[in-house]
Amino acid sequence: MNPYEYIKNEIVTGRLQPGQRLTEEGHAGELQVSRTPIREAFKQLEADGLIIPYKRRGYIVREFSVEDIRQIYNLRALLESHGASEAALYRTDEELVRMHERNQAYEEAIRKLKKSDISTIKDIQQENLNFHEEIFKSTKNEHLRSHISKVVVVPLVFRSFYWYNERQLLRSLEVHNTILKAIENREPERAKIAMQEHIYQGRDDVLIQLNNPNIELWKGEAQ
Amino acid sequence: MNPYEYIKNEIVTGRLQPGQRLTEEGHAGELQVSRTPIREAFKQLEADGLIIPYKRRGYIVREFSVEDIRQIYNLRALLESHGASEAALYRTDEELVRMHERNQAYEEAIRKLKKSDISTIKDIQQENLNFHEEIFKSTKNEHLRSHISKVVVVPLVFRSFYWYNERQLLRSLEVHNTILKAIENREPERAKIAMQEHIYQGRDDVLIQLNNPNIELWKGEAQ
DNA sequence: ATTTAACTTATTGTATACAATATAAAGAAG
DNA sequence: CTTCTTTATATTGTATACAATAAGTTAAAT
Repeated sequence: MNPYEYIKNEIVTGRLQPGQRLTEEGHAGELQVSRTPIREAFKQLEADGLIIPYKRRGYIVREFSVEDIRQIYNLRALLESHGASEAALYRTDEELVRMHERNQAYEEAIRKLKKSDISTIKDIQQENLNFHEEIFKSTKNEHLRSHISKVVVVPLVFRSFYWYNERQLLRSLEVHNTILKAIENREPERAKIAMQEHIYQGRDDVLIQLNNPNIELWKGEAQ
Repeated sequence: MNPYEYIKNEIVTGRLQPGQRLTEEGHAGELQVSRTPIREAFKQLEADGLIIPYKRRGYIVREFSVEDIRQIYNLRALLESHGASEAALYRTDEELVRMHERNQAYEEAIRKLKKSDISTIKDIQQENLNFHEEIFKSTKNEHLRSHISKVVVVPLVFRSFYWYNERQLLRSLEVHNTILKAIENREPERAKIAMQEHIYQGRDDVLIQLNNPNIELWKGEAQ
């Protein structure tokens, strides 16, 4: 794992909390490499919007306000729904098969939820990402993909108990099927709207929990 | 001018042509700095999508296919139209005044076109960018802005004779006014559609010229 | 006690040397 | 003349040393 992935993982898993400072030498020591590769990683993470410069002394892990989350999810809805509609137009039959496979893997991951541990949740998240990825591949639109990949990272920091709620997961599975059907039938408008609704639902689940101080979010390995 | 801006300028003005190779030492020598800052600039330009790695030996300036241009303009239409609709919702009166000022500056730049030289064209382009920028500021959506800034760079490489055609310029000025009116009247849907049409018009002007081998594009200072 | 000044330190920015390695060139073999 | 093997070279990747400087700290002055 290169320094960029390593630090990104630290942030996404919550081992590095928002507001925490990052120095080149600190991470160089931790990863047993020189400052040069760490510098490079920091620059990339800054471009991702995950860390921000902190008064000319390195960086701090970015904090996301409720408004940030709202804006990022809205952008995601805009971009991914556009992607879904293009997928409906340009998908091949082989790609459609792969989408079905991905969604099936997602369903299986959900079925295993009963024996619930953190690694199962990670599996579910990963399979969900895989399904979405498969859709954007079929658009043959590399530019769209690069923009989507940027808005997908941030929500990962906020992993709510959404992923623990089987009813919500099964509902999202159903929407996946609606999207798939629309792509299969080459109905771009329907695919677009279904995807939009899908993302908005995820957004609202996260926002409700952020606004409810009684329910804790799952930020990080511990707790 | 730092290395990043310097090289970016070389690309956008066409002094560095698509396909041309870039090496760290080459530019370090040219700019009289060490490889370190050049490396950093290259990484940023790669993130911008303006250069791409070339078999582990530095980079080459990216070539954009007609399909690339189409996809990027479509993304721009998607993002900027969304921006325009948010501007209609969230703009303040002060911001509206500034938008009018920017558009007036754009109009004045167009009026000066008769004494046409390259620097006048650059002025027009800049004032046009300023107008669009002013709209996105009023959305208070920093995430949207960062995505838009990425799709705006690439089309600059393809500066067609669009900017020489006074009739087309005056038409774009009229669309600006339509967008402005919608933002003024807080009509998000109308602002969105007008902006969408505006970008599509720009896209088609560029695509027509790319498909017409008789008309040369203006790529670079010379010619 | 509060402000200003001087000093110290942490930390990045840049240059440079050397290591690693993919590519290109040259040479050898069939 | 083509293909494989070896060698050389260009070029990046990484480490490290030093320079620049902002931030923090102490001391002095009002």
